[in-house]
Amino acid sequence: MAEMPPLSRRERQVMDIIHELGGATAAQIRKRMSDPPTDSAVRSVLRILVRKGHLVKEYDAPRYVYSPRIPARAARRNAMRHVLKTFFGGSVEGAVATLITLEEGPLEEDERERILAMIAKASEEGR
Amino acid sequence: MAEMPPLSRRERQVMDIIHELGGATAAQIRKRMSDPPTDSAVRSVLRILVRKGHLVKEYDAPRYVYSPRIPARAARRNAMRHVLKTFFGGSVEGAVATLITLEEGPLEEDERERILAMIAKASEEGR
DNA sequence: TCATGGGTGTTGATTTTTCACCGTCCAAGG
DNA sequence: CCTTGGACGGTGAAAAATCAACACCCATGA
Repeated sequence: MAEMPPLSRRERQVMDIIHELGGATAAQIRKRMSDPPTDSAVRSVLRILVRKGHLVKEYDAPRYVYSPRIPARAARRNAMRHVLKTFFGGSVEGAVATLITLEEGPLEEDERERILAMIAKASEEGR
Repeated sequence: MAEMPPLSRRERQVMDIIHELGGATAAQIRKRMSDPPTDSAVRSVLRILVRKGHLVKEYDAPRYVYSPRIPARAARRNAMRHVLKTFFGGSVEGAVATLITLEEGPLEEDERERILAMIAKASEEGR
């Protein structure tokens, strides 16, 4: 599991889409792009990502589905770890603060409570 | 403030370092790179980032300091918003769960409490 | 049988990125 | 005065990424 060199622009864009969807076909991916190139261009990027080991191809229906080779859990943790380090100086507190004040998540009452419970629970188990 | 096209590999790497430090000189940046190119190569990237409007140059001591043009708060929020959307389907709960179980932050007792207090407070004000 | 259309890979050209060579400037020391 | 060394930018060449044209395959249906 060597550290891969960072992804190019298109590669990152495609990887993000696939991460968001969990897995996707070339057509799905292209549809989600704001500035979609040709269908074959998308496929080129996909092929490169497979070759580099970032994606796996699976022949689902009458088409291929591309999925991250890294398990979702690990990918999530890596991504979060990265922003935590880069933008929050490693402060979990700061990160949570930003998270809960992100207008897209006005924090429903019950979600707030679930989060509180979760933190309490985690700290118990953590010891 | 038009949406800039996404950054290239090197550009992203440099931006991350600068975000982490808040601001940095060319030498500092180069020192933090795992695969450092020539000094002048680093400067080339910096010049491009300034031209694209991602960085601002300030003539501090006997050298230039490069800083993000976007305020730190906004950058943090954007970054967090992006991972939230890409890796957590927008679930703040899920994101917090990952955050507090990230081994680098074993959650000190007092930090845990500050977070709890913060969430409680936020939900009050939010209403 | 012969289109037609979706899904795919290959290839090579174009564009972008990446990088180091080189020249300039300035300050400190000899 | 001359040299040395650090900080800087311009430039163009090398490398990588980006992309579309093209060809292939296999269905489906006229």
